Amino acid sequence: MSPAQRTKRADAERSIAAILDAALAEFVVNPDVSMSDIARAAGVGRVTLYGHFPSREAVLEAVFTRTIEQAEQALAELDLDSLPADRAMAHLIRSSWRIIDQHRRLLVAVNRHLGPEVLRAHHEAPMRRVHGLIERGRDEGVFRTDLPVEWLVTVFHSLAHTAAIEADSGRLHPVFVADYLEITLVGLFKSPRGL
Amino acid sequence: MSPAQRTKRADAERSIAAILDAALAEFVVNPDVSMSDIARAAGVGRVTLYGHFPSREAVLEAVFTRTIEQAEQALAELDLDSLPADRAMAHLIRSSWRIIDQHRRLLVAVNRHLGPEVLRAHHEAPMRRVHGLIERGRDEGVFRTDLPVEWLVTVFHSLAHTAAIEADSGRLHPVFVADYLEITLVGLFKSPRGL
DNA sequence: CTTAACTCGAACATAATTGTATAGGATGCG
DNA sequence: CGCATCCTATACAATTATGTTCGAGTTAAG
Repeated sequence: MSPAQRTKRADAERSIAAILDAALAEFVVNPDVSMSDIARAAGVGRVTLYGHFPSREAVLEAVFTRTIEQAEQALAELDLDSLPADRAMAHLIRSSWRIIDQHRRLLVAVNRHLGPEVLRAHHEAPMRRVHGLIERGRDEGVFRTDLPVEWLVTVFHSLAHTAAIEADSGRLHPVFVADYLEITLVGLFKSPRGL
Repeated sequence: MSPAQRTKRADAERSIAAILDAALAEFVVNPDVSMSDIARAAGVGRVTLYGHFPSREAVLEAVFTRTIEQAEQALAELDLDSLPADRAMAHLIRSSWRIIDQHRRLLVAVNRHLGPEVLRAHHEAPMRRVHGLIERGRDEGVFRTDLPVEWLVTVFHSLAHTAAIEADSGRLHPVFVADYLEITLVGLFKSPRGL
């Protein structure tokens, strides 16, 4: 009675990988791609696609999950612990922004088709990282304590996403935006006039 | 040859008003309502609906335009000019947040169906108000000058929207959120340690 | 080699809208 | 009152995507 955990055939694994790659590319271009489009882009029959994923939502979720995992892995390599909180935060901001910037349209798609709750659920891990760093900064006395950590974490993600969108639309130059984001957030987290 | 500017019959005006009211309510509940749903909610035939608005996009745009106008009117009554910039900003933040908080789902619908560009276009008027106030604060020497005004305006709207969403989801208490928002934004705009 | 897993295209059955057409009835307007 | 405008219900045409089924061909794995 072992579930479907039987190792899939190399054939199938390849198809699935192709589907995820293609789906990512497609979703980034158009958040509303159809299953037909995804199948075609993956070089795979529509029936095969349905064989692996019962719905477009399932595809999107799989793509998103994989992306988050990759992002988490990238952030885990950052070694923030060896830096003071404010310096570490600056690094975390830069890295986070880079990742979000690359996947902004995917975020739109997830938000559209899976809902904000799902998006938030998947963001939990990255949020924890920010959360922990802010708390460390507080303990070290360099970060403000007059606002709840949850709010500050929310602001972090909100502005990071906003920055990505601004850069995407061409209203602000990507390089500068990264600077603005860093200045804004680090300044926001730091204790204002010795609170 | 005077265009369709001929005054509509009172009959038609009433229908249109009913449609806009119903559409607002429907879009707030579900950003993806169909024309049939809107017509039914407005107590009007589907054909009639099409008679006044050629597409759902047209309905949504009309609803949004009307909402923005009402918001603009409310903000215009604020008389910010008689206050110092930082105090005026606090008022503007509170009022803006209240309005956005009431219409957050409408914003989702507009973003979904009309695209971010349209949303931004309609936001131009409110943005100008923020823009002007920030510049006045700079002139008075109470607001920072190390970040571009455009970026600060963007941050204003981004956080106001985020705050509304947080309040909506129940993660943060609406009353507190208003406080957080004000503290965050006013603190952000003010000159940090005398820049 | 043999089998089970995988894949394919094409067809089918839904299902939900969209937008248009028509024809008759109600109503504001002058 | 009489006409133009407006409304309604029903029906229709057309589109678009979904999810499933079938039979037959390929291919990986043991």
